[in-house]
Amino acid sequence: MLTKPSWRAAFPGLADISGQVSAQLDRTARSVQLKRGAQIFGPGKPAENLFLLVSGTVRVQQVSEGGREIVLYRVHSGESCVLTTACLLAFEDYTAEGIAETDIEAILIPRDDFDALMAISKAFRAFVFEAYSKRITDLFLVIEEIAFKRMDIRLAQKLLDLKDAEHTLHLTHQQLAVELGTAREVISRQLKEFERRGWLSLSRGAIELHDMPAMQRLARTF
Amino acid sequence: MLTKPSWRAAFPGLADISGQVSAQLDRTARSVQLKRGAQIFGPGKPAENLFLLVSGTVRVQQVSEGGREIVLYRVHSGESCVLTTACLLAFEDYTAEGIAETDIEAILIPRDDFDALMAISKAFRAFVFEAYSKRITDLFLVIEEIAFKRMDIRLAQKLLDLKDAEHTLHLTHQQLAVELGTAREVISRQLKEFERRGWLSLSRGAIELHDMPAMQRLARTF
DNA sequence: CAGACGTGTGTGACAAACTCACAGACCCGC
DNA sequence: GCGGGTCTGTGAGTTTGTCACACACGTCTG
Repeated sequence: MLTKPSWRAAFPGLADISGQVSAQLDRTARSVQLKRGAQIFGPGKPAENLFLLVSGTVRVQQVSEGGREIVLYRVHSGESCVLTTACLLAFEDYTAEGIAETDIEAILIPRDDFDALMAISKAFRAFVFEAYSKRITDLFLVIEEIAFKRMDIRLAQKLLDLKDAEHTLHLTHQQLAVELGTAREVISRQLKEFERRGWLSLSRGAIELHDMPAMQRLARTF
Repeated sequence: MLTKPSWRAAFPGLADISGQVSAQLDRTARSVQLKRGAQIFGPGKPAENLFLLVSGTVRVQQVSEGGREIVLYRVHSGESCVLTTACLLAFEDYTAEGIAETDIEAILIPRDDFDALMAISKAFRAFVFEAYSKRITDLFLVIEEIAFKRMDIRLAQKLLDLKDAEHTLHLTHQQLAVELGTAREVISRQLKEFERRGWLSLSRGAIELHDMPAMQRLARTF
């Protein structure tokens, strides 16, 4: 028996797959690399492959007619992209787009092979449904937050969420506005207020967090 | 060969299923009736069955901690409920609830039988993925509307959407507020404004539409 | 029938968020 | 050092959300 290709290590959800199914998966899988910023899918591009992200992250966002945008969720390594999966077999057009947030490496499985895997492997079915389940609950959360949560709370959460190891974010106010589906000015003003409180310091294109406990307290506010 | 049970007629998506698969579907399906207002699923209730709605409609809504609610989508006859399907195999907890909006009749398929059907029938897989696809695009639309659309436009759309054959809605302002995920006062004021313009007339628990072209014009506003 | 109660609706005052318009500030290349 | 693009700050006006409370309507009950 051959050894598994290395990409399989990134998918704990596919660990249970073995034998003939494993061989089929390996045989049909095709690897691709994409550069940061590449559009992976978007309106009008029919999905032809199941997309399994081996490394990097993909940002999925909705673009409205008015040109405004909102981030729906992120796909991390070891996850697949429901959106494309859904449209894979249903042929329905989606209205969201997926952008490579970093250089990425992914595995593509053509629709017919995907369908075959669904048929023959219980473990693969479980993997797919788990991915769906996660995304759907993510979307519910997004809806709840947009509809009911105050902007300052959502912003504090987002800042804590996106900060890097140095407690810093290299994002413009506009990018943060897209994350939260709001206007740039709202973000600017709110950040200014946080700065006034000494929670963070602002500079062009970067935000450095100082008082994270305070922000966590706000983020937990009901 | 036996004749199909009548419920199958309600599901065009299952028309292609035949032979052994059809027999299995009929054997494992269990029919239930529920009264208007019954909670079909909700937080903390693990999903044990695929839910196929034969007649009536089910309203799926998200309830937030603060007690506020928003309608996510409706399941109509001939459709299945993704939410439960998703959690069916993934065991993940959902945070939404499903309410019977009318008396309903539904078919339940236990999780193991669902899984078996996914394995053996391509047509059944297509049916399931189509249902997913539809719901996900619905949710994207909801997010876009909440985030970017003006309240008056959304309200006009909703009124046109929910009106009955007599151009009337038997709903309270509070119920409309839940439909749109906003506060009752906002709805009351906006309705009052529509009434002032002569588009509709208000009475306790009912709204009668008069100038629907005007409302459609507003609803189409970008 | 009067009163009590629950539910639905109207309204004012204020706070939060979005929109529009525009002014500076910063950065990079020339 | 100057000019262009991008990023950020700010004021003014509108829309939406929040809070508090008054009132209207229907039903039940004594």
